[in-house]
Amino acid sequence: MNIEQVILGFIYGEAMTGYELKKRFDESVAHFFGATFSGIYPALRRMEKEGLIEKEVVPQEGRPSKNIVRITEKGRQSFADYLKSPLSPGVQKSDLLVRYFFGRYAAEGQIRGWLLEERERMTDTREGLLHMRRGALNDPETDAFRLKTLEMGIAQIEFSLRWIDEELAMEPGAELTGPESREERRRCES
Amino acid sequence: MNIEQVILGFIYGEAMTGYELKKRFDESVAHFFGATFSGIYPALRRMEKEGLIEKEVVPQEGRPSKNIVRITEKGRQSFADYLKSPLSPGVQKSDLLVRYFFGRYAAEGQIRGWLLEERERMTDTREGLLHMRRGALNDPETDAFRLKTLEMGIAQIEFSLRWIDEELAMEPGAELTGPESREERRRCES
DNA sequence: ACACCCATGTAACATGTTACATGATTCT
DNA sequence: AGAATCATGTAACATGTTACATGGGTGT
Repeated sequence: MNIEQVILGFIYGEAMTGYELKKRFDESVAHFFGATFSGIYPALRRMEKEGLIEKEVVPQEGRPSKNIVRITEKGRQSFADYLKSPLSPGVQKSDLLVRYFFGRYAAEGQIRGWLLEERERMTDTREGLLHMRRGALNDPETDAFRLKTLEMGIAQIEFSLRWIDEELAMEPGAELTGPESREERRRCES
Repeated sequence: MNIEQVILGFIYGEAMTGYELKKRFDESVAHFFGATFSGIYPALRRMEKEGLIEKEVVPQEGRPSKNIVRITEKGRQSFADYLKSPLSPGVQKSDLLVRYFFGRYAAEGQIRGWLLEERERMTDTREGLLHMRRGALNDPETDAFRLKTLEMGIAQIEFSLRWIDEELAMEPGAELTGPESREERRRCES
């Protein structure tokens, strides 16, 4: 799975600009595949060269021309091929869990700080996803897949939040036991 | 968070080779941060140049010399700085969920195929993690952090598996048909 | 006044993956 | 006989991020 294939999905039913594409990413699959302008625009250029899309330039006053991209027959074929190809394995990266693994080297209160930091970020993300869900519910175009994708994102975040809250509920420092750990810990406090 | 910082964590308490490092990754944080030889060896070279590690070359017969890497004082400082730095946000990539989002374009039975493919991969990953957990429990060196990191990985996978099974149950023709599928199911129930 | 929206894009950088390249030893 | 383990590394490729560059319109 790469950014080109996901873009094909978005423009499969509706032509749009790179700017609009970014919005579509953000309000749908961003939780499972993020995209930035610097990823989208070069991808669109490659895709045009490969014949997967056609560009229509619409001049505007006071701002750059709109580049409306439309999927071609070749693009539809390419998207269908993607759907038939083997799933690429999921990837996850979590700085929190990596640090947690090395918890014995953490200073006092440090783990708690990480947990709180992650909790705040996740709470914000959850707010954003709930907001999108409300938007999706008010949009007659929304189908069950969009809704359930959002809901899976929300459920995952809430799962992680529960873990974080359980960890926080443990007494601060309760994880650290034994003199060895404490010695190691001091070394990292400098 | 990058590979150098995680390597520092592994060699913080014990010198080892690049080969051993790979094993440590695989049996601990691989679920939250993967590493390959092609990532590890160049990283070690950079780290030596930066003065974060020292290399001790131990010649061997019939195979390449061991390059045992040991953390330096500068390396310890660098690791401590990492632990104090802001958490990098978690990243997730899921081809399954992206495709699911575009489910309206899928052919008949195609979504089911994706769900089954992902379930099989996840079931295998779960087996691997459970195996590591048993290994960790038999290892007197294991601390609570290592164990709980593994357990969080297992819990996440089981969370995803539950979602997949719910989706499979909803689909038309929900009964698992072939003998293969039935075997898979038994494995999950055990 | 200030911030956010619209709308495009490039260049440098960071990071990681796949394939290539070698080869003895030990287990099944 | 064949697979897995030990043990190193390079080169080419893919992919994505951050900072840079521009600039009017719209809402508070």
